[in-house]
Amino acid sequence: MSGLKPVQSPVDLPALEEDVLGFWDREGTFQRSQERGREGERFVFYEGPPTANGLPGVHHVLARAFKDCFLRYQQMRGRRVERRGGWDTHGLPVELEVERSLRIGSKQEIEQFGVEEFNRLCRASVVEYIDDWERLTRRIGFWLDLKTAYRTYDSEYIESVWWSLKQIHERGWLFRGFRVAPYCPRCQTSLSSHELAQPGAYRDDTPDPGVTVRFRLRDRPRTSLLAWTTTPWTLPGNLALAVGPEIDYVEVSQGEERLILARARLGVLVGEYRVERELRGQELLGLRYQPLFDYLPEQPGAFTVLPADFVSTEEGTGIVHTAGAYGEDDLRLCQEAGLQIRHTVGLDGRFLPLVRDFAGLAVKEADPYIIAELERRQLLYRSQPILHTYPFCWRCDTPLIYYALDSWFIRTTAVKERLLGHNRSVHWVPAHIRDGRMGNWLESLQDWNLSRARYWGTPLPIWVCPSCQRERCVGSLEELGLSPGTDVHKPFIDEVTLMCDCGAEMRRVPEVIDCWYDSGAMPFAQWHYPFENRGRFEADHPADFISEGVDQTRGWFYTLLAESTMLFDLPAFRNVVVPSLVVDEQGRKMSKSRGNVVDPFELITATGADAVRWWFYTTVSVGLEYRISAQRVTETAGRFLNLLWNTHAFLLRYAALAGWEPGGEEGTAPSHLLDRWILARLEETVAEAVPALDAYDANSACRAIAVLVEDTSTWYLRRSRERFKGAAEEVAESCSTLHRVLSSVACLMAPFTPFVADAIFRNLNPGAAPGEPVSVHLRPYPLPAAAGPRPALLAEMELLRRLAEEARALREQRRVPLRQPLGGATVRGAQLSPEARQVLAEELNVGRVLCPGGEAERPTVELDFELTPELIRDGLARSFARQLQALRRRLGLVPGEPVAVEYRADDELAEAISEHRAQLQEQCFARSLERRAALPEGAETLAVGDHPISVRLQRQGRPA
RNA sequence: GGGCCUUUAGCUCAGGUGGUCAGAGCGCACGGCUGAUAACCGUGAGGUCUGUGGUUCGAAUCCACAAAGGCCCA
Repeated sequence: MSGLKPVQSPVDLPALEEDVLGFWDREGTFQRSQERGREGERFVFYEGPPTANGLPGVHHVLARAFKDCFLRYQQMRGRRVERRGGWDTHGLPVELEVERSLRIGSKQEIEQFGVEEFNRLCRASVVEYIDDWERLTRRIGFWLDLKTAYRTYDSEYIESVWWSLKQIHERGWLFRGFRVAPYCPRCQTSLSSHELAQPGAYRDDTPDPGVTVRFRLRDRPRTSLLAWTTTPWTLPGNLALAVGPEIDYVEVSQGEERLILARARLGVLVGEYRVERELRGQELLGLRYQPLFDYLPEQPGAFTVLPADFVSTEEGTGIVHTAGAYGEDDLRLCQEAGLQIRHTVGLDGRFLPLVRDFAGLAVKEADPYIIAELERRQLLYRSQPILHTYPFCWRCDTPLIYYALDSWFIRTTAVKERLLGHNRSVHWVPAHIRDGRMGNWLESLQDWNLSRARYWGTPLPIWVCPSCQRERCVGSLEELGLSPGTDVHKPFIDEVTLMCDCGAEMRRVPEVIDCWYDSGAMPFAQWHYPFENRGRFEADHPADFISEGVDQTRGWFYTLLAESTMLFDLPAFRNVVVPSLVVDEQGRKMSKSRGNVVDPFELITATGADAVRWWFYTTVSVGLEYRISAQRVTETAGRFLNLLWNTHAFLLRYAALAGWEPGGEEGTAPSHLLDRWILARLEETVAEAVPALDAYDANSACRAIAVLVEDTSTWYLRRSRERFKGAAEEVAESCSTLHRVLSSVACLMAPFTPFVADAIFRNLNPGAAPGEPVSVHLRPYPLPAAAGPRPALLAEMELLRRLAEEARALREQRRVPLRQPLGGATVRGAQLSPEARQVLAEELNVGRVLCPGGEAERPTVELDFELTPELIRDGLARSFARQLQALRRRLGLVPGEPVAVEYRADDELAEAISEHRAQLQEQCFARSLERRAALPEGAETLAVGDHPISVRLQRQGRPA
């Protein structure tokens, strides 16, 4: 059995953590902790796969801290915890990085470069920073199995995704549609609504032209309908005008001309006008107008006024310009009116040749020319730039345009009610996300725009027959005659053809799928389900727990839910913890341009990972922003951890000094009030922490633990100090109690601050046999005893501490320092136990505490400030002791090292010293304590109260 | 335009179901302890709990409206 050894204090947290990491590696602590739960009930966690083509940020540390603490907690509770890592590998972000490195920027250039090589670079790029991710994961103590991490580009993974798409296709929920979607002309692909939901996609105060245009009526000279738009480039594609049948319109005259607009929008007119007549929108229907341009051919029904329910009088003129292909409402209206829709703009965002005057111009560039042309032809009524919110491509920053094109969709709207129901069954932390952010999103659900006209992604497994248009969705490699493990990415997959029943050769559609579908498929695709691991997946779904940042609400959380609902009619997870954003000290978003990005490695090197973790758990409630800086972390969490460390260092020092060792006395109940009190506080804390953690509330649990640690240091230890230096039984009892408390605190904190907790636990429990691994992470989590009434001593101690506070304030007011003993204190209105009175007497440094009886709502305390000569001498002796101790330290003596003391002092002080001689000698380890008339050179001159004193200390060899 | 969140001492934040809930930490001032000491502890000053109405015997706490900030959507 090895004894307890003193430790360094204060502790260097970052260095300690590096040591602990080494220990975990050597001992295989992570693996052992996994083995420990092998027989336990499963606890399923899904890791939201990051893309490793960029460096991790502090917000990743945040999410990982919350993941890790609940996994560690469940593991300590004996559950078998699944901790498989994963990497998201496909998608536009990856392509964009490669494009940058190749200094190219268009699909044509990629095609020229060669898709095979391009995708090969993508595959390499996506693991470029994987080492940094692994390093960070390890450094923050997030136990994750990265060796078996799934990757979304693996053939097995893709095959599972294909299988799922086939299921969806068979149910008729995977279809091709001509729809308007946000479209990035640079990436030349449309974006899904959850890509638009990425932070930063919408940008405020985007300038755009705001033009009000005359549409001249065919049958009424000098009369125009006024329409307003912020996208002049859509005007060449105009097919119709829309009005609200129930809206009130007016016809006004201005000079020679007549203008029609909504009555509520008269404010847009410039200059004098006269209202000539009022009319309902109904009366405008069917009016024919002259097209602004002649690029589009005439067709029945085109260039007329149509009724629409989306027309509002909030802005514009109440008459809406409708370009079939460049607005969702526009497209639907034109299709309902049976109009043929033709594009005026190509996939590259430039005008097609049929738009003769602007052909080849990018749409946004063309705006001023179009405005000028309208002005020249006197069709422009007014042009006034506006600022509004506008969407941009979340990866390449190009302004998006709304553009109709053929895309593949998943009919998520078909399962909307099931999604809402499953969402309601999920325990969200914080709770408001369920019906707020997520609920609202689901209420306004749209079909999922799944396809991407890009290169690096899971190929859409649909083969179409060019002759009979038959369409086949493939659900496995085998269906294609491919052997397992074949690379099925573009361009290889596009070579694979199928024989159609009609005899023609079916070819795959060119698109890949939204990479968000990949990550949403991880519950089954990570296991290559259903080709392998059927039982495993079925047992592991839905997950018990996931956690990601709030930006994933409409990202990964949604895709998980949507796919699980469509494929298995199940929610994908039962509990989800959603931390908010990490922002800088001033509360601003972190951005490279602002230069306020906090580097996670730098932060952790400065403060320690545990401090950062603890800070995340305790600084604010989940759901609020984290205003982070190294200084803030150190000042709160770092200080707290140091306090805990010092408390345990104190125990180690005195246990070592007394030769006390843990073991043997476990389970015995101590008798001293302070011991019983701190153990009751421990019990109370466990009873708070465990239910909180069961409810995924790390915040409350950590706060309760923090109060316990503070109670231990600032009250238990403060009042027990002398007992650690007293008689053997006293030392044993207090060491044993503090040992129990701190060992339990280490267990309680293990899920949150895994490094410090393990170091402290192992310092306190060095282990029975050499080589046998001892780690707090292999211990069970403390559990509350059966609920009972709150022990009375907790209330008594609360009262006692409040009374002590009052008494200290009284001393402060009278300027009587604590070291001056007083005769007594009187507590009125409460009966304290003799033990409690003793504790209070020691805290207040008074001879005795009286409780003359009686009960009061608010008990009070009084102090007897009368100083007797005896008390004064007592105070002098105490002051002398303090000076002696300081001197010992200055001379570099260690505790227990014996000395001989000689002093010269006046009679009054000498009397005080001789009166307390025995006590002084014991406290200061003085073999002798002699008064001299004169001292040789080298004596120290001190002052005790008003009395000068010279002292000489001599070493007496080493302590026994 | 809509949804959600936030607004409590100089700063960062706690304050289930309305009645010692006006708090903590940091900072500041003063002090104590003096073998946890490049540590620890205490005392004190500081807030009409964003504003305005309302419900109530009683509201930081519930309701309505407003303002400011943040996130998200349109």
